[in-house]
Amino acid sequence: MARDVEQAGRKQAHLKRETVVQAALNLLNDVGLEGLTMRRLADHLGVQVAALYWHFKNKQELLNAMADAMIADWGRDLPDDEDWAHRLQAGVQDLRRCLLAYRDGARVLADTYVAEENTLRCAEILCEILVQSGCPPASIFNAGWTMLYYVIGLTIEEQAFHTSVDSAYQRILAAALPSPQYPMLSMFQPYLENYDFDARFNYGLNLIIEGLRQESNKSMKEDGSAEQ
Amino acid sequence: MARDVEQAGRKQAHLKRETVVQAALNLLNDVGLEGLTMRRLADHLGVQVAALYWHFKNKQELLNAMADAMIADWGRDLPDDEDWAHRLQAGVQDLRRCLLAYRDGARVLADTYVAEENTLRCAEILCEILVQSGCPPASIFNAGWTMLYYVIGLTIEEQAFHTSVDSAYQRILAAALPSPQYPMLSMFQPYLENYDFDARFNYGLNLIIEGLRQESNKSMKEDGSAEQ
DNA sequence: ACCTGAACACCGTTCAAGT
DNA sequence: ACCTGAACACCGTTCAAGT
Repeated sequence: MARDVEQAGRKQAHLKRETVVQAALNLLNDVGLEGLTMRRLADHLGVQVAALYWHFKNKQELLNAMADAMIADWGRDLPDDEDWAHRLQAGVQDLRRCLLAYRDGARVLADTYVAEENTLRCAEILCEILVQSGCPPASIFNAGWTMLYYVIGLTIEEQAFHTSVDSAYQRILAAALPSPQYPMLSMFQPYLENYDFDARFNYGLNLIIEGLRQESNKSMKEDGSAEQ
Repeated sequence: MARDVEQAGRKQAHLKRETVVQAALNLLNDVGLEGLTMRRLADHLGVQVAALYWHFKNKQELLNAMADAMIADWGRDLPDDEDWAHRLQAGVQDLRRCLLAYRDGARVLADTYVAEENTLRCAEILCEILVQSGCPPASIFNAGWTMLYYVIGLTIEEQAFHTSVDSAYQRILAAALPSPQYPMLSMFQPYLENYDFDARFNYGLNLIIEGLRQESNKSMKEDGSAEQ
């Protein structure tokens, strides 16, 4: 147990915000968001619950810090490419990687409204990439939000799916189909039961990027004709 | 108070699943997902907490039923259009309407894996629409999921934004910008502070649909050449 | 069949008091 | 400055017992 080592012979653990956040993320992987309680976290740190409230105003503030820490290593290996669409794709894929690195990571990010270091850096770089599409600023921001919402939405479901113990979804689905009431769902049932989230994610991401590329092409053409 | 009326002179309230679910949805609008507790719900129904556990195995099962009930009136006014893209757009917009009808509605749906009546009907109709795009079945399902994830992701953030009391996001954002560390965010700050979620939603939805339309056109062309 | 009463094992948060 | 001890006002869930 970490706690034995931590407080051996000491009266105060001398917590740092950073170590608390890291311990919380580790605990998250063990017990999930539902099991992540202030008491359990304090236990793991060899400290009383109330001690956490000296470092964090409340649980939400801790969750905010966790969300920002989760994307600390975002964008390490972005390709140094000339094609903005390719860089964008890699960036959004890497965001999903960050969320998948921790159990319920997507829900932590979704339940959170952070504007701290890593989040801002991530937003800055995504803007940089999107600017190169040549689309107007309003579109750049809307497109950025679209990517973010899509990643969060998909990854929440993906992580909920993986941790659902009894997989009630599959049980009920199997009971309901095939049925004459749902001809489409019955006809395509094998596709409904395809749970390859990587493929699912990449398909949708590509859809969004292709939509954006179209607008980009239009914008470029208008710029070109304006210059002539 | 409803509870006074409900149990006046009676020993048993004779709850139905449906009335519990509806009371839960009403309570959700009053107190939000965080404030929605079994005890409070029991109170509103003029009943002891334990009574709820005769009708629902646990809180999650209640939430599942709430999620399905939330989209009970989905698709009422779908246009009887010949253009699949237009119907698709209307359908996804209507899904957002359903989620926005209840406080934290999107989070309720996201925390849930439902395959019950309304959900299946909704999926069936969306498939019907998507089939008319002429895309292959795998694409149809992936595209359907993409829409769903996008709506959920966006609406979670939208509803979190509206109910965030202190709006920490805007506070921290204002403190961080403008800054030479974030040239893009600083340059486009007005766009960052645009919180028109309707416009944001419709832009991204259109992006996805345009991407899908491209694949549809390709599929149609291949079909045409195959017939010749 | 449907609900009550009472308990169990937890929560987040606060705050005086210690060092 | 940083943490302990103890309390407050809650949770979800279970289960014997009532009707």
